[in-house]
Amino acid sequence: MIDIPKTYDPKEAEASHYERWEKRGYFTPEINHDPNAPVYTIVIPPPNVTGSLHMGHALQHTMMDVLTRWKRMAGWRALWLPGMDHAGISTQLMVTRQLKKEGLTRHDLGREKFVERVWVWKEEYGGQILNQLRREGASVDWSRFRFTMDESMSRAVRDAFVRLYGEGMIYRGNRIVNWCPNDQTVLSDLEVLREPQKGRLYYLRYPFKHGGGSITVATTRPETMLGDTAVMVHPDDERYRRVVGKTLILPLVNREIPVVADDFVESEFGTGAVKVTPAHDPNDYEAGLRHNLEQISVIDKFGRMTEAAGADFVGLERYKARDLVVEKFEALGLLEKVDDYENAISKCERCKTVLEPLISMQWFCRMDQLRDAALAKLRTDHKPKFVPEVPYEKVYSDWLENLRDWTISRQLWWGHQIPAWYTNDGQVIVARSRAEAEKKAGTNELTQDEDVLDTWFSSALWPFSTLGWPDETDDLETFYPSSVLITARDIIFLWVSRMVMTGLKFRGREPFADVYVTGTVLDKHGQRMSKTKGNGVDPLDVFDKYGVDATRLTLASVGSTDTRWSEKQVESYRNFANKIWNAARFCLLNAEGVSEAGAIATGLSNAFDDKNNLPLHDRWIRSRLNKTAREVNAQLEQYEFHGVVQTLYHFFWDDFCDWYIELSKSMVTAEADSDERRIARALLITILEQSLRLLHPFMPYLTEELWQRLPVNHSDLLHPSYAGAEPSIMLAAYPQGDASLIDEAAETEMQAVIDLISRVRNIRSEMNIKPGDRIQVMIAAKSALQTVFAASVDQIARLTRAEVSIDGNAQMPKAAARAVLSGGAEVAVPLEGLIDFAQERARLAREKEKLQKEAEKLQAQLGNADFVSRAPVEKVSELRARVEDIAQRASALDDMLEALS
RNA sequence: GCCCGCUUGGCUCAGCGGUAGAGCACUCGCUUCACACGCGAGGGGUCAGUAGUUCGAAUCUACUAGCGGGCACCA
Repeated sequence: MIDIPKTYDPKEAEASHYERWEKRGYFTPEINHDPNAPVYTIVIPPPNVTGSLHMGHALQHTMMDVLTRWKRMAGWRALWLPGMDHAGISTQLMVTRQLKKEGLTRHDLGREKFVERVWVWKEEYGGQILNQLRREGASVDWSRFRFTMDESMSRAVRDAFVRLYGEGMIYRGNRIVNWCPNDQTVLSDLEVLREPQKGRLYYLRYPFKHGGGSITVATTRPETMLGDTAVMVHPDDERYRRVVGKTLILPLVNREIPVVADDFVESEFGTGAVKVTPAHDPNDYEAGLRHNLEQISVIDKFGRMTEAAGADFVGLERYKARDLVVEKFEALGLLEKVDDYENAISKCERCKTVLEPLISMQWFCRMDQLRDAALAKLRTDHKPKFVPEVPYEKVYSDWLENLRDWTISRQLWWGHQIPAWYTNDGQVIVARSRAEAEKKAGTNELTQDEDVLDTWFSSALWPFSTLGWPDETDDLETFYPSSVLITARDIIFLWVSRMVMTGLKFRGREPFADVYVTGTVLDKHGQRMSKTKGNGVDPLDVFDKYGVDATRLTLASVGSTDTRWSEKQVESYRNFANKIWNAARFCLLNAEGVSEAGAIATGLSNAFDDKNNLPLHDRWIRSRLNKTAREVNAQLEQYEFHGVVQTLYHFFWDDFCDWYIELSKSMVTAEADSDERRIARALLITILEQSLRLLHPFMPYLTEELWQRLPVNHSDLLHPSYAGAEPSIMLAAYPQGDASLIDEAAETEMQAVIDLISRVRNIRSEMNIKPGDRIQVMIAAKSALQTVFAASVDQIARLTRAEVSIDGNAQMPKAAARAVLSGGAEVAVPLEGLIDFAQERARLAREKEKLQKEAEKLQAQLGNADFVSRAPVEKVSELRARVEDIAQRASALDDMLEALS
């Protein structure tokens, strides 16, 4: 007797299989030796080198792995390409913090030494998430792993930069940008966090140069007034029409500034007059360009006032300067009032520092052409296809339509240094290497641009740079474009859209056919999980407690809608894993004789496939299995993760465990060996084996663990593309479901048996019959049903714990609990001396009432002439059949009630 | 301000034009020879509201309310 524990312990399976899979090369597409195999590719959204696994990752990884394993088993040349990104700012901050502990700054080390330190840090602490990816069971091809700072990736970045620059799509310019005074770098619009904050609205009075009087402007940032170069009013604003063109004296600095008219101004807001600081506000910057205003920078990159702010202010921190400006205005009697005011302010996404809009020399990428190409692709070819399409397609296209140029330079040391060099006389040379630049410039006296590129610039090239681009490699030819991108919705702009644009630009094709946007796992209160709130659930803890497979099932069923995290849910899938374990345990404990019967997978599956005289329950489960397989494949095709989990759960637990195992038990557990027993056992294992294959993409560890133990010819079960490989369920053929084995008649007949058994059990329960007590069950059925019941009489007897007699003409005893079934069958449980007539009458009456309600509803519908004439004929006849059945059952109930009175 | 999503049994969620579903929780009964992380039997919902479209609406349309999210140059 084989020794199998009663409870599944995931730890053991999780510890052993991954390494074996990886070592044998099962994760690489090369394992597939069919040259004509269709190709399936997913590139991982490269996690951050500083990061560790969170629920969002686990969710995405589960879905990617499910799809990859599914396609791989189906014989596709499947590649899931892993990688990691260098996360410029975050990583630089990590190392800077480390240096600080040693009392050093990065400037003490210098750029070169600092970058060396980052690499050391990366080797030691970076990429924790990669081991976590292994733990999840992710079947990624480690041989193709890429890091965005690898030389091959860097080369792609330089190449893309040079090409875009050559076409005028990358330029350098002095523009207003989002500056983080803490991180000392510029940020793109997407890295800006807009947060509402309580502040004040200050009303400042600016006197006219001539004729007395003043204009009052409202501002949330009084300190910027030091850099004001105009005041704007709306051209249609009657209050100010006469003063347009007049000159104001800017208090504190005594600069003469004009009043200009601009229809950007909202007359209703504040006083209807706006101070204009072109150097410190994006809107004012634009206005300044329109009116040709001077740009006076009064705040520096550290957030301190510059010399241009005047002697009283120079060197002051911006908020101190604000207080001083207000104080001075008040002293001058020019502060009209101060209101409390809440508005949205821009903060650094990472360090939450309030950003300072500054005019600064940066590199930008023009977006108009790239954007137009992406939009055209969406409109003409509907690529990429978003799932769910609503709302993401619109979110994506709306964003593209309003896209502005992308600030791609960053004032960091960790990242891809911009491939631009300057000659001593200020000429700019953009080249793939220093040597190339020197050649172009005709001198070796060049200085490379100090800045690095936005991390997302390299990420934008990910779907093809990882495959070898800019070289035309085999991988690029084979695996681009990828099949689907799976990601969270907050990354649609940052990454998805940019990949589409660069993919179209450099490859002429969209980088992925589909984009599946996952839902978000929220905490139990419906809040987003976040580090700062401390409400996150660590997937690794969940793995430890419930097992990886159960966690994967939970996450897969999240699908594309936001879901609150519920440990109860994981627990239920842990229980499901245990159920699978025990079902397999039962099969294995009753497998004796199976091996001798020959290779189940071949010999017996032929027996199974033959439309021979298999018992009803065998034909039924075969039908259910094939139907399930077809549905599972169809649902996976549509990314219906939630649905597919339900389908599998229901099939395995309800159909296979609750019914099939129970129905086949008498044969399977028969004392003596016989052909019948061998066949029953083999069929049981065949169903189990195929179920495990269906479940494998979701529950890789458990299914492999069990599959390896089955007494089957494993090699024969491999997909032909993997023939000859050391057997693993991950290379076994994914059941597609054979439509010819779907047997509706068997399903209908089996349903009648199931209903019958359920009714008798119901009687047992309601009549308080002890589980151990044997009862009599008398069945009277019409001929068709009678044959069905007669063929299954042993099973009915076993599952109702009764002596069963079937006789179409039987006289039902009076002292019996009775029930009516659909299709013209009655069942009676004689309870001589035990039955409480009043109670039984009440039970039957309740049932009759239910039937009557249903009948009324149906009759009302059938009584509607419009329904009968307009609804499809099948619908009408279906209802009629139901009414008839109900009438029959009701009249049978009447007879029973009469017999009891 | 504009756009979008959600609102289904106590809880978490499916279903998205033809008899209201699951898991958990709940009630009752079970050491039935795979499994108490289990087995069997139950109770529980006018599918947020209103008005439409339709023979028929949880499912389509419009509006309303509550919740959540995205975008935006109101200083």
